[in-house]
Amino acid sequence: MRVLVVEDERRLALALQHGLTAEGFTVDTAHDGPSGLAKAMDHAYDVVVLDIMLPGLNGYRVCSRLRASGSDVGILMLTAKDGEWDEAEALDTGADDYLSKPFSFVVLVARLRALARRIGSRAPRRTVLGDLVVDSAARTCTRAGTAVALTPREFAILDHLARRAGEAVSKREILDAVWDDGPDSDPNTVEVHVSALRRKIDSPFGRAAVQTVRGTGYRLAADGG
Amino acid sequence: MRVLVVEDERRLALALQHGLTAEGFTVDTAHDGPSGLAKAMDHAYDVVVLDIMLPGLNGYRVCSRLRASGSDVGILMLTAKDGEWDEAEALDTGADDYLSKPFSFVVLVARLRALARRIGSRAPRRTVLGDLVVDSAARTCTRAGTAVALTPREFAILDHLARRAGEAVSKREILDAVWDDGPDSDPNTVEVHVSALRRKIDSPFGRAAVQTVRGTGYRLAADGG
DNA sequence: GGCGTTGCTGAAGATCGGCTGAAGACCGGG
DNA sequence: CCCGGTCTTCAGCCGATCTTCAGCAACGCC
Repeated sequence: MRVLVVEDERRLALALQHGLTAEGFTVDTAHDGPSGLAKAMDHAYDVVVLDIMLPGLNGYRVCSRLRASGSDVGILMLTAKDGEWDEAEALDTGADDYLSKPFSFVVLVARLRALARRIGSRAPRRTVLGDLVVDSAARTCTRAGTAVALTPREFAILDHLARRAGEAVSKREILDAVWDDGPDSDPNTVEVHVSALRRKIDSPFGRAAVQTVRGTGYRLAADGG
Repeated sequence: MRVLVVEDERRLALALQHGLTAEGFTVDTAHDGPSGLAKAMDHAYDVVVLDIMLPGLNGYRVCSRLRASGSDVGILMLTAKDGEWDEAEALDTGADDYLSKPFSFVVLVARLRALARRIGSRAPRRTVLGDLVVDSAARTCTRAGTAVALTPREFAILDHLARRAGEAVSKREILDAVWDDGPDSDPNTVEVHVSALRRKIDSPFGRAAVQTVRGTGYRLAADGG
């Protein structure tokens, strides 16, 4: 699980990074508001641990900006017990949970896992695009109610495109997501599979579901074609 | 009522087993986190009594993994009063109730009964998929009203698939849920048992109940095939 | 229109993943 | 101890799937 710790006290940030890594988390750190916000928006974290007192941009504002940008990452706020900062306010700005300083490390880990579980269960498992439905959990795809048989690679590509429906996705990103090869894999492989995929899911009427974005990659039409 | 006691102190575990058996419960025990988790997933218990301090995998983690796997078994956590382990955390990770050590045996029994009552009214013990019925509590399976005799392994696999009916389930997950081997167990074992299972439950008409999801694992058809 | 670049696609061979029958180990009951 | 049922391992088979390659098509720029 990927965690971002935004904490300006370097010693605490480092301690958290080590401790959480030992617990099996993948941990990144940031030491001020703006860089924390930037990292949170750049990378797909599962949870952000967010201190409130931060240089540049305080935790409340980082939190509300993240939410304003449409992120639904889990946010756990660290509040100083005595300060003027209020736990209720943390939840108001869009945090999922809070913890008062000083806190026990064990409690933090438990809360993180609880949060991750809640987050995980709210991730959408089906993507509906017009009459095209991609069900990630069942690993099935239907067009106008009819099941479409896809090979593992085809489904993996479609699934990845569906998670970013309407966005252009590069072939390199698809290669990284679907294959675990090194960086010297052949984009033509993607082309071949996309070609097969199209034959199966493109409706004979309508436009193409998988659109070519020349020079970049592909985009799954937000309305399914 | 079926109870699993996960407790590393053998003397306490044994005492609980005897005492609860005398009270009319059916009791199983496990002495560490991983085997406790495996047993809890393998068998259809009504309640799991879960110590927090456990070798291998602590109680919080057993609890959250159980919940993550979709189990809705009743969970009663045993917390040490003085430690940094917190009752609130127990509830956060998905436990239904907790009891601080040391506790009175009478109180434990009372809590167990109360919990069992609450759980009983919410836990689906039967999964109905078309004319295929899987009864987790009775550990029986019927096809179109006719009982189907299954071996323990076959039933455990079917039960696990039924709990996630319609979803693709990986062989690894099945191995983890049904066997308590390490991570180097052989997926072919699953294949062999699934093959046997199919011979018994696939209706000669209709589609396959247990569908192969190539590259992933299996899926139990939501309509039973 | 010409040209270089980028993407598409059919074919072929290699590879992979899954199924199954058989053999022997294992286990619990009699 | 023997027996029947169950489980695991193994190896062969088969079809599905993947990759590679080469030629062709489409595009955008000049």
